[in-house]
Amino acid sequence: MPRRRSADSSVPTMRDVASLAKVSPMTVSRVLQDHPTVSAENRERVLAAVKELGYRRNDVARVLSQGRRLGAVGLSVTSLANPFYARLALGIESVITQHGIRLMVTSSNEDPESEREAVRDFVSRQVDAIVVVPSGTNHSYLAADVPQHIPVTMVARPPSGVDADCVLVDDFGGAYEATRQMVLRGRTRVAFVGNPPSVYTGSERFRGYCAALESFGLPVRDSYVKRARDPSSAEQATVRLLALREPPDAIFCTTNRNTLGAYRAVHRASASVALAGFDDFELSDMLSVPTLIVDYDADELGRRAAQLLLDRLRPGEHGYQGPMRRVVVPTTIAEYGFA
Amino acid sequence: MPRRRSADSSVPTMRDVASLAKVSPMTVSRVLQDHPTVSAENRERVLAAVKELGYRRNDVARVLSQGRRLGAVGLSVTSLANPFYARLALGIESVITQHGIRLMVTSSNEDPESEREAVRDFVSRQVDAIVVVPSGTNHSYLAADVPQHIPVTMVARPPSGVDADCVLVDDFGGAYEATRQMVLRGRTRVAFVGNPPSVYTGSERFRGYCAALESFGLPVRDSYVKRARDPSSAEQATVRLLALREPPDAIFCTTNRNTLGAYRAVHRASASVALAGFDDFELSDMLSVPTLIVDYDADELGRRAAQLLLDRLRPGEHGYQGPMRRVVVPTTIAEYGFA
DNA sequence: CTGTTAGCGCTTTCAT
DNA sequence: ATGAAAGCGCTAACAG
Repeated sequence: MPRRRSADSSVPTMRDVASLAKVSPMTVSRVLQDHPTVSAENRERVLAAVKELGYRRNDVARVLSQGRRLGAVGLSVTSLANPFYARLALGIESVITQHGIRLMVTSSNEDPESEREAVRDFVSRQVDAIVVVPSGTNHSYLAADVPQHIPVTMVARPPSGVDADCVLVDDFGGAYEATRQMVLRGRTRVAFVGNPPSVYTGSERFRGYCAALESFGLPVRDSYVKRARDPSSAEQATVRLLALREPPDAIFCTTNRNTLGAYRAVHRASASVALAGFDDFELSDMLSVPTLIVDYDADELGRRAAQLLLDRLRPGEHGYQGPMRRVVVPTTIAEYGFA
Repeated sequence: MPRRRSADSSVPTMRDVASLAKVSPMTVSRVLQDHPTVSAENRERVLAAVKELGYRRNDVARVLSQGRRLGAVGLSVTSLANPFYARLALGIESVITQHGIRLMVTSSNEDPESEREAVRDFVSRQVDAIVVVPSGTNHSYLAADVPQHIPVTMVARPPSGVDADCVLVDDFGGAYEATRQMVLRGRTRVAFVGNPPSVYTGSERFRGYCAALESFGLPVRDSYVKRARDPSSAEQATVRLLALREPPDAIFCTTNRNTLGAYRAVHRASASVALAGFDDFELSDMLSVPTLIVDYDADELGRRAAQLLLDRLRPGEHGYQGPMRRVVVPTTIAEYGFA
């Protein structure tokens, strides 16, 4: 037996509009698509019927019928609680919205398995494109789970084990310059409080730190290199640094959370240490010690990622089909309280 | 002429899987749905074919066929750049993800028209439910644009001109308590730096401020009441407050941006003024003046909003059908540097 | 300019 | 346990 054909209390369909307007569903479809080949009279009647019924076209049926995709980009970040990723989402959204595309977001909580699940779900849902801030270190699952025609862009960390567009921060350059500026200001004992070296950004920033010291012929002292995962461990690491026989006269922190933790320790000890940090934060300009902040535009990361995707999504054969591209977003430096 | 039936280079469909496995599409469908009534042998052949083709079920077709909704919640916030709303999104997402529902986010940029457009789009896209942090002051458009069966929840600001579930912060109570604590600490000249009174949160917080003063028999002095839209205007307002013949000995700010601006002015003037502020921020515990912070759990707002929606979405007649509900999330108070 | 037909990819219903 | 038929709501293709 056929399934119910006449929707009673349900949402009106094109068919309902058509019969109320006494035209065929095709005419309704044409009106709603702004087809020029509809008589003014029919157009009016259709629009009147639409209004009377409060009809809204069903995009799901439309997408299926046209064989198009959903008109959505799937985004997986490690956590939306991180303002950086929130701004990334904003940047993407601001660009794609202008093209009638929506953003679906999910937080992986640094769990590669849940990231993979989300990506698979995005694929099933027929998203047009996918943006990932990868949590794990191997991303080859993307090649297996995402069909060729769905462009993928990685953000903040480069693809590994798979070829994909990506948008990165100039982690190396920012760290290099921050460290360099410290030395130029006479701070020759620059310590390092970083995030785990297994994370790309962490290792790049460490590399920049080392390279800058090297460029001045300064050593990278093991005792000056610490790792931290959160403000309080950064604080503890800093306490230990300050307790060294020869304590540092500057500390470079690779994340704002580390910088905040380090500041607490430095402030409490009234130590005469300068601070350099990656990522800005509130009141960074009002600390009680000389401070240098490396920052970058997280919105811009999102905008660039969106642009890479849109380039590939242009309809027909007009989309960009070339090799994968890599965009590097520059950093800026601000300093406060230096003599 | 029929549209292309045999997908060549395109994505495989159930039909392709079926013919490779030498079964009917229905059997494939059943296997993918974990129907028990499939022979072990057929199941295996189907799964093998699925794997071989890299087949992924098309959720768009599935949704249309089942007459279900998309499995997505649409969220409109004023801006994702505001960490508060980012956490709201996170809270919603954390709950709905467990039910296989995704989050679609968009920023209205405080423009009621773009908010309305987004809501309409969500409706067309067949989202299951909608969450709105409303930008305008009249939300009656929701009644017109959103069909009855799509639940809507408003967050942070109550519905006006339409009946809907909502989740609010205890703005009044938080402001009342903050102001009260100031007076209890001997600060009797408490000034107010608020956001525009047309915004619900602003007016509630002002009401709380006034009520607290009243409870002590203290007057609300016009010269002590200022409005600001951003840190710098808050800073200026504070400068003017400090220049009064009888300057305040405490300032209650209704947003963290205002608190930050006020702090800059107070710090620079080395004024002996205590600060009270709504919304926490980094380093709020390390300011150079006594500080009291009213805070609340933005994630919790999201979780509660999601719960309200899910209650109504339970399948069949099992969903909550009662009157609209209003949830108020409590505030907490922290203080630093008071004698 | 308008309507008819067929089909998007999947699932429900019924029959085998 | 499996399949055939029909339909979800919409639109491309064709015919008039």
